[in-house]
Amino acid sequence: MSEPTPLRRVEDHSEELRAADGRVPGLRGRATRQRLLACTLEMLTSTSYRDVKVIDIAREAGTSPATFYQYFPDVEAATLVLAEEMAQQGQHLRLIITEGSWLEGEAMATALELVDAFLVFWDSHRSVLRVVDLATDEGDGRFQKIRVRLLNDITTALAEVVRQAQKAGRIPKTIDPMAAAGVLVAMLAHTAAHQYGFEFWGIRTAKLRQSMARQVSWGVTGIIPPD
Amino acid sequence: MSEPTPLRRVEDHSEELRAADGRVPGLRGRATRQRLLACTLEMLTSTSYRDVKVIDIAREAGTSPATFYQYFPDVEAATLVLAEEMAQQGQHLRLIITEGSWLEGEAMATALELVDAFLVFWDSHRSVLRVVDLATDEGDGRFQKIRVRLLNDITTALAEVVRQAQKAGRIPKTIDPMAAAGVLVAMLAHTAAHQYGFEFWGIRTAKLRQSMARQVSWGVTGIIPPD
Amino acid sequence: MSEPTPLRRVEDHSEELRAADGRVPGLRGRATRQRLLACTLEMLTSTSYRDVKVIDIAREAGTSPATFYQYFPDVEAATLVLAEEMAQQGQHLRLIITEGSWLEGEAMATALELVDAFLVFWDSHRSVLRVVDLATDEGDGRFQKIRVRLLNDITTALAEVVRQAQKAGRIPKTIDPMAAAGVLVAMLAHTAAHQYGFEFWGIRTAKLRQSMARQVSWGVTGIIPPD
Amino acid sequence: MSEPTPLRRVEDHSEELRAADGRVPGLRGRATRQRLLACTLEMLTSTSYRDVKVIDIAREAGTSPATFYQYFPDVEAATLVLAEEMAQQGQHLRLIITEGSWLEGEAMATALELVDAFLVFWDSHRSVLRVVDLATDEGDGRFQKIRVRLLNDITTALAEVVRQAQKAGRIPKTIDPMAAAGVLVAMLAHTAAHQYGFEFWGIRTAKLRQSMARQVSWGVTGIIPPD
DNA sequence: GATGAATGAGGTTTCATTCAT
DNA sequence: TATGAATGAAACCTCATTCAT
Repeated sequence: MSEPTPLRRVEDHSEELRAADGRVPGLRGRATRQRLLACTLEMLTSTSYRDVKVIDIAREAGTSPATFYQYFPDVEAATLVLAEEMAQQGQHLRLIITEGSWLEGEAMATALELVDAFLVFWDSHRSVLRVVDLATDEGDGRFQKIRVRLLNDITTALAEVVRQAQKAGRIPKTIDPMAAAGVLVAMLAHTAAHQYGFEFWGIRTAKLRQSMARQVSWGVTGIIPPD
Repeated sequence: MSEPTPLRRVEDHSEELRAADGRVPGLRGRATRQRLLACTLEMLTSTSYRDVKVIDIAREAGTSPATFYQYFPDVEAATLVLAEEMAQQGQHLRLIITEGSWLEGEAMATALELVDAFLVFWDSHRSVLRVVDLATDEGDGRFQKIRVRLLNDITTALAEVVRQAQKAGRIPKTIDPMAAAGVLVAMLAHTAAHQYGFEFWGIRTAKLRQSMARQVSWGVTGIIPPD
Repeated sequence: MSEPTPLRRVEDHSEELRAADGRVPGLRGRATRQRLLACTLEMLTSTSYRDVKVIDIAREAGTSPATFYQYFPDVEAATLVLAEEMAQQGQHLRLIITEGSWLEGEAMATALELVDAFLVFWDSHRSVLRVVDLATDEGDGRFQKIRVRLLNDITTALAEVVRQAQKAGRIPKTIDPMAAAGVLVAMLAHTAAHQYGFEFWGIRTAKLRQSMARQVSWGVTGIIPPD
Repeated sequence: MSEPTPLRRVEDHSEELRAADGRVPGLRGRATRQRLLACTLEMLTSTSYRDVKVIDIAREAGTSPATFYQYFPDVEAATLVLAEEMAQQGQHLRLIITEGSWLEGEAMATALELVDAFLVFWDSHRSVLRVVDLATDEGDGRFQKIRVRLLNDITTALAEVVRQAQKAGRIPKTIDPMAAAGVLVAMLAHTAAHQYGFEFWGIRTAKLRQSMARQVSWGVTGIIPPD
């Protein structure tokens, strides 16, 4: 009989997780790390990014700063992990585009579905996305990479829809599909990020969704949306 | 008829500007203040907002931190002033909308003009706008107010164009003009802010402009733009 | 005929007042100096001595720190002047002792008068006296001198009463009159300084006065006071 | 009968002491804290309260300011702890009053013992008492509380002696015992605090003691002290 | 006589970071 | 694995102080 239970527990949950001292963290260690991540997220949500400090995260997590350094070199590193997790979860947005129908009479519904998904996603990740946007803007390559990874699939998928519309002769050939898609993604991202800002003008979310969806629908299909 | 507006505007600074000790600064003081503002802008451009320090601004301006504190309570306060100046200068964007023609055959040119103005304006104020966006997102009311002031006129102007199109029957009555306009402004703002991000996909600025202008043009007039 | 009106106005209001630049201040200057003194007193009253700053005094007086330095080298110097003025005004306490009657049947009334005068005086000069006491305690000779000047006359006057009582055989010859007087002055000063502290124990001022006067009356005359 | 009080008191520090970061300090930490307290006391003794700085205390203690802030928010807080310790040690003064005899012929000796204890106690705690007095005067409730705690037992004990004398008919019933006692404590406190000031008048300590004791003795018993 | 303006100097305070346990 | 404890380093911030006007 073979040895079914190895003495050394197989823990391949993470292929590369290492603590500061080089050791691969065990169960307890990973729990601590996770707690620190959660608290980083919490601080990011409740505090201006400028003011998020290792000390506060540690206190929030009920540990000491020394423990934080066991798992992350600095706040930015922890934020980077959060950003990666977030980007991971954003992949479903692409499916809405590729699996939805963009045929006449159905495009608007698909667009609305996409808009809603954007609004929800951005809202539940606003604090991390805020930092991603800022850091990207400030030229931080690591965050920029994550941002691209998040948006690339979406943009590419939308561009493909544009390309179909060009084949069908509904969108001029002179249009660059990626440019068209990118512009729409920008609109979705920004509107989603600042959706509460629109309240200032008394604009109701329903109307906002409608306008967003119209632009997307027309933008990628060239079909004039019905009322 | 006589000219009621004097060529040299009478500057009524006296009532607003105050140094830290409550006094109204004189000529020399105002010059120093201005120099500090310029250096704050410079630091904001070259450094991550997180890392902009009073001491650096002061050094850059050839003064001491104490002097900085004579005029501003902290970096944020100076940034706020810069943001206000920026918003002031953004007012011309509105004129492009109100004075341009949105008639068939001309709308696309006007839209392009607007897009270009946006790109230029955002580019030359990117560092301040970046902070305005961040702070607004973080819930800072003062920055939010400035942001609204900057975008409000533009959005309102665009909404008026939408309203005309609705009268002409080219845009459905169910559309909320402000929502439609707001979405387009969001697109313009975000694309402008991240225009260099598009380079990643090899999208050329010309194509980007075209796509932006198309969305704007159709969005506010309902007229399908020519190739 | 002699020259009755000198060209140079005779201003001998103060024999030695000099501003920082060596000039003898005129009318306006003296007014400013007085205002600064008043504000110093005010700050001393409203703020912990530790936290009284030149800057605050100046602001309070509606001038700039530079003006303060025109008249005083530092806060301590201004306080010293206030202390001197205070000591000046304390001279009347001596008269109560020397001009009052310490005969049997009248001593208690005189003692009460003295006690009341002490309570009033200390109360209206508490903030300055507080600093005088502190600085004296900390070994500052200048303040100590003022303190002595204030208390010396009182103590000496009381000691003289003691001496009379010794002659009359009502107080033992072994007693040092100055020691006896000094102890009583200490009691008066401290009780007066902390009179509000007694409220804690629910002791009414009337009872406090009575107790103080009894100790004084007996202490200097040897006569047992009536109920 | 068994001894219910253990020789070694069980110290229940654990619930009170907290470092700045909210943690309960261990052995080493408590030692450092103690060292900082000792140095604060030293600075208080050698320097004017106005000029006691965190940086000096830290230097004196051979640590850095950062360490000081780990244990105290500011100089005042450390002083407050010192004051509390001091008040603790002042409790023995009460025993002299309650356990001493105030009978005719013995009262003066007890009074002298009390006076001496006061002089010694005040002398060995002068620097802290100086701050306590000042802060109390300036309206700082925390110091006032400590001051009251220190003096309360003594005053109450003396008042009880007065009450006995009233029963024996040697002190008028109209006297408020607490007032009488409070006035005497004030005298003791102030004379002790300024005992060196009396040197100015060439008053010898022996004579001062005598005068103080006479006032106390008569004040609480109504018995005329012998020479 | 008064004071804008500037700033050297120095204490305060906060943190990231390390290390021994 | 976790963390008390300590601290270098650096920014913050405030003031006293000066000087030219």
